[in-house]
Amino acid sequence: MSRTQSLIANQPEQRELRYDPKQIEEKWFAQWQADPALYAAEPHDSARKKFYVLEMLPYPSGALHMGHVRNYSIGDALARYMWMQGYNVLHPMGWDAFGLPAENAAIKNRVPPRQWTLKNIEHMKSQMKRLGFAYDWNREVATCLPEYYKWNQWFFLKLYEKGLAYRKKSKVNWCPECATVLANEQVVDGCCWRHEETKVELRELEQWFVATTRYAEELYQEIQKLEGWPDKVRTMQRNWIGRSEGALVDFKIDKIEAEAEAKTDDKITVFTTRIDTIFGATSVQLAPEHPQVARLIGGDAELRAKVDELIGEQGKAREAGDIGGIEKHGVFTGRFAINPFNQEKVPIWVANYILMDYGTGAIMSVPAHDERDYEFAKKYDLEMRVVILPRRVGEPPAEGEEEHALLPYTEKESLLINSGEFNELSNQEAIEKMSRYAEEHGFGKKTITYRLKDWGVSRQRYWGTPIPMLYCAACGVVPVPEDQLPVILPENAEITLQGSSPLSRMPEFLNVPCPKCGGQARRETDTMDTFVDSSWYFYRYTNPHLADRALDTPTVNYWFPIDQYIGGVEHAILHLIYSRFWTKFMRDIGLVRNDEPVTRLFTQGMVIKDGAKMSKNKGNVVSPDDMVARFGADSTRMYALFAAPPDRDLDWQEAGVEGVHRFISRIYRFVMRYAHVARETNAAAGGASAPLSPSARAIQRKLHQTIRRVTDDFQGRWHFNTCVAAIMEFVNELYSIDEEIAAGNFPAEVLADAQRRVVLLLAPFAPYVAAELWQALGEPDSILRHPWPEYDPALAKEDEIEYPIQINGKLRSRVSVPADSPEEFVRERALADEKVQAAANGKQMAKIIVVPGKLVNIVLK
RNA sequence: GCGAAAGUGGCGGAAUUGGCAGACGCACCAGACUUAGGAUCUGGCGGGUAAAACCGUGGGGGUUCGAGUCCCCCCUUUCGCACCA
Repeated sequence: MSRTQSLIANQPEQRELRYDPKQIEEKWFAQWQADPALYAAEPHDSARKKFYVLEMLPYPSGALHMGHVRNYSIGDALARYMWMQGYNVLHPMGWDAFGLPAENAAIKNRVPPRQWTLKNIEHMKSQMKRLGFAYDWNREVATCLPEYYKWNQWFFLKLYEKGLAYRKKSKVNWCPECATVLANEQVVDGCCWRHEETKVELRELEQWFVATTRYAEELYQEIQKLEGWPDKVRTMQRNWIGRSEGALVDFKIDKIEAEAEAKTDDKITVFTTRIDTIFGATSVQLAPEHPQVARLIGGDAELRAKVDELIGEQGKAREAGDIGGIEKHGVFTGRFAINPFNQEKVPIWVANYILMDYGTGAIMSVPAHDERDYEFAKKYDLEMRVVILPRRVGEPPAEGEEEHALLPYTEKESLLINSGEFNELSNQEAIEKMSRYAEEHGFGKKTITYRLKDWGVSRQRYWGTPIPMLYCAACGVVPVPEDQLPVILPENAEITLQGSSPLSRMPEFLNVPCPKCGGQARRETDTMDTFVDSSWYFYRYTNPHLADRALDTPTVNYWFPIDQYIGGVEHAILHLIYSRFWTKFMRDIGLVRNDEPVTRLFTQGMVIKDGAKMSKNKGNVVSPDDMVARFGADSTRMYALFAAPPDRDLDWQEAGVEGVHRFISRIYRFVMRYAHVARETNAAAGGASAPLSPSARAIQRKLHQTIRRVTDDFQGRWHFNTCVAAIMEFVNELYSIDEEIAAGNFPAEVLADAQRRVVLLLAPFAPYVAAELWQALGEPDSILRHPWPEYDPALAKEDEIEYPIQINGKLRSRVSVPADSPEEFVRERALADEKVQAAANGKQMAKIIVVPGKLVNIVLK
């Protein structure tokens, strides 16, 4: 075996070993720019196994922030790792480029939104490139370009065709001062964000909706299949969809003389999840905005005023975002309804805790068994009747059980009383039987309600996808014919604070002939919610330049579903529900075959500094450009992975970036100092030949252990902080043999092998320096496509194990034994140990526990 | 109020299944090399002690030969939900 001795003479000058990220990164940056296909995925007929890794596309706000850097560093490390594992990796990037900030910038700086947006994209793209993220830029998508939003419009037509897009009146925020509609985010404490004194009004406008509720059941049920998603996100989606099983029951309104002529089907339909308690219903409660209220109170001005007050209270609470905080209030209408189960007359009230937009806006009130109803009934002294007992079927009655049964009725095992023919049934059984009874008698049925609402997609805004619809005086609503797409968003619009959408002030956009009758028609001037753009953009990446179709199905079928999606938890609900909806719709019109878009989802933590999220307001923003300029892209990225596990919040500490920079310097210096050894040593040898010196064996063992640790983390729980720590440990180990190498006593094969493999381990985290070192080691190929190093479990195995010896659970001594020693031998050695002997002196040994590979515990009495 | 996650040195964080608490990094201290550097290398670094003993993973109980890890109660922080009938 060759020794390092003869090779040391060629050691380069110390001066050359200074790690200069600027010089290295600029060199490779230039080289990578020259090869636009460097990170290209292979076509879908590739024989390789595919891997689609995706980070959430950014809004082009102007510059990257550290949250982006962290997000993309995670994705990039994974993409590079999968490349090295031999996968055909799709790793694209694009821009969520429509939205409000561009319009605000236009007003402020007098720059057209398109120009502002494209300039920002240009800049942020250059930042990403400089950071060395391995994106396939040939697949770049910007949602504000007609070649993309054309397909938003096409999808919209498809939704319309299938009856999934429809128009409905709906309330929007309106600032009288601006004379325009505000997005929810622009309403601050009920006032306009620009006119802090001006109350925002609610206006009814005709808006476009997408019927997401049509898919509510599937969206809900399939959450359980999303096993690669964080539980937190799954729970949030379940809550958001808010599925609830119950029943609808009709209460007839008791007629009064003045209404002798009234329709006989005059009724109030209530929604309840607890039909089993219906014999305990002692009133019916309506939401203040319930359509029946007006008829019930007739012309009574006093009642009207009281109801209006309730509406006001609800409105205020809703604005303050604390609908649960208001005190319960109500008004008796003076009218009664008839409980269809027992024909009992119960009073009809209007109450401020009943919400019109959930269920039917009407409930039966069961004060004995519902906390809210209880509170209300207490206040107005309404009757309470116990109908459920916390007693099992067949159990004998207990004394005073009815009084004790007030309220805590939620136990699974409980039974009915005071409920006519349903007495003595368990409440679960009663729910079934009573629902069926109601259905058979035609006054009710089982039903499921959802809190999920249809998606309002209209925005009275300029910078978005024009909704491809026309209004013709003769033909009504007319969709723009497919072959006339895209409806181009005019670029010369004047954006001001005045009036509604700028599009409505552009006659050349507004006025078009009706495609049906040829008469005068008017275009829809609303644009689409930008969540439409992000609902399907990841499909477009698979074939981004397709001119005649939104996507190519075979290509999509190869790549989908996305194997790994990475982004912030703030998108857990809207973006990810809309995306799931869109996928199901696409599947149902035959475009794709997957039911869900994303197999595995990862939500990374926030970037924090000085105890708060980085934000301009707090003045604690750290600029990625600044970090790159001072420490280099490699250090910046690696720190983002090293400072915390990726799912936790990350505390940005500049000294930590410096520490990583120091580490990269260390590995750089070491590898460069002995690079010539690797260049002049056969790579294939792998350092495995002949008996090795203890230090060479130690290096070899640690190397294989390190590869195992890093690989396991990529395959498993993604704790990149410990991956990096493992590599650091190994580099520390390398420094411990520095003198030995310099003295010429270290086997060159082992050294060369260690250098090559440690550089490969570094590649996903610090691609620039890895490329530089790889080249210095004399490797001609690109490190990106080089196979990930494998570890040999035999070489990773310890030869000796040092057992800690505990006495009564406290560490007292240690013994070293060969790794494969039988338990008996370990026990003997432990008992023979001097310190153990001394401690055991005169005491009785109760027990000795040997945990193979771990420790020995001796229990003395 | 309900639900989830978390709480470990001066700081960021390790300890994957109950088995040596504090890996790795930062900060700090000491030394080496020094035509001096915010460079590099070596060593130290939870508290405590002369050294030990001993005490230490938010607090209090428990299970166990052995608990940061499991069980019970409580406190704090963060996030989600919050009149959803």
